[in-house]
Amino acid sequence: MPQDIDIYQVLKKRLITNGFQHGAKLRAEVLRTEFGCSASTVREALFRLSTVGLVDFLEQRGFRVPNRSAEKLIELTHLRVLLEGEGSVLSIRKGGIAWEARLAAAHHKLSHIEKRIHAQDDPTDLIDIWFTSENEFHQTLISACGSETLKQMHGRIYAQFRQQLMVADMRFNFISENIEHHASILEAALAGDEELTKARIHHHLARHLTGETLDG
Amino acid sequence: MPQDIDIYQVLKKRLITNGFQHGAKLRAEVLRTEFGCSASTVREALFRLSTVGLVDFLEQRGFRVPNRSAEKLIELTHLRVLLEGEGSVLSIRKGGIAWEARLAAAHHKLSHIEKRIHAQDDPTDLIDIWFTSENEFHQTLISACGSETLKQMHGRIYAQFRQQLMVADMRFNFISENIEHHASILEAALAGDEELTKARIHHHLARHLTGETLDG
DNA sequence: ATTTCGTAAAATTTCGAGATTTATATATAT
DNA sequence: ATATATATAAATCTCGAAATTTTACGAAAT
Repeated sequence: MPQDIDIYQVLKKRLITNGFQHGAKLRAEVLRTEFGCSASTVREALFRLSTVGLVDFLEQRGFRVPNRSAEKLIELTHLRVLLEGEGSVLSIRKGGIAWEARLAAAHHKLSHIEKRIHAQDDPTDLIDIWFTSENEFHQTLISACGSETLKQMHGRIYAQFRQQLMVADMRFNFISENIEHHASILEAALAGDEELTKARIHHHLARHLTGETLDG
Repeated sequence: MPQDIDIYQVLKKRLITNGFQHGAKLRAEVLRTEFGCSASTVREALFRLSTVGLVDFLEQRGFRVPNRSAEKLIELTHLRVLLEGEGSVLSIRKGGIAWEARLAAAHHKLSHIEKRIHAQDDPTDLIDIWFTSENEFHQTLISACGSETLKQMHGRIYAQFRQQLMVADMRFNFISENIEHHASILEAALAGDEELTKARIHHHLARHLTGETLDG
């Protein structure tokens, strides 16, 4: 089994959930010890991650974790609004009962976790599962759009969005309003209201369009 | 200077302009002789091209040129409409005189070439320059949108779109209506009419949304 | 005739070292 | 003291070959 793929996946997850510092150098010679492989193999994985936008590559001076930038986050948010809006509208049209059921299920799971986080003082150990569930909910929202290309593209944008937002100290910009937001998106989607769904996705992400969520 | 980057660019251009057969195998050991480098170096370039969607990669069974597919072309066209629509609207808002001038210039150049193609029997030797000009026009259209991420994403979609459409026998789906289409997009954009611009971009690409343009 | 199995050939993946480039530290000059 | 030049160290890039996996071919069995 080619470990190349595994390394890619492990590094990807770590980059998204902020296992590295923003701007940190990623030296193949260092990472190789962790994976028990050669530097070339790590290098390949890093190269691929760079084309996906999760790693910065500068020729002759190696790989780095992208720095945080208000502009970048705004751009990524903008594209999320655009792609999720389009994807959800298409899903409403083509999805049918099966999609609605999946969406309801994904929301149920997410909602459960968010309520626990809201109730708890230190949600550190829930972060990972919350991240997965949030991702799943938004993916499910566009899952019936019928375009693999759109889904793939959204996946990449979402990954970069998370990477920008998540910080090492485990504050991950969770706000209690998220619970309400997600519920209202679900409601509009199940009601088949295309414009309302788009509007609520936009509203859900609006606070990231100002540049304020990257401060502190 | 790392030749890796050069190889990437050369292969990219060749993939887009159909220097390879659709579905053809891309063997690093074969291509290395052409570039005068090692197989590993070619492999890296192919890996990066695969994450961009211009090359298919299957683990343990190498790289291939993506096959033509009506579904894929429809998906790519759909995303072009979405991204170019959004990008052009933002450019209209933010671009100003400088952008308008650049757009007019790009159109002038494209228009000149398209008229020559229209008049000629065998436009084989104009294909390359037409391809470049068409690309430039559509890029300029969104160039003032203010989002590097959107522009990058559009660039990738456009490249895959061309790859799907262009065939080895040099028919590249040029139709005389293109001349009219491009002029009408320019007109709407310079008039600052956001909705009309979007509508005309959509109209320009509409014939690729049916799946018919891949037959023959 | 079709399927199954085993062997040989071909292609892919991984590796570690050598060549090249960049970064760091030290010395010299202004 | 600052700036420039030089030497040393460190990191990156490239390579060709070894290890692994897939594919191709043909023999034996159903």
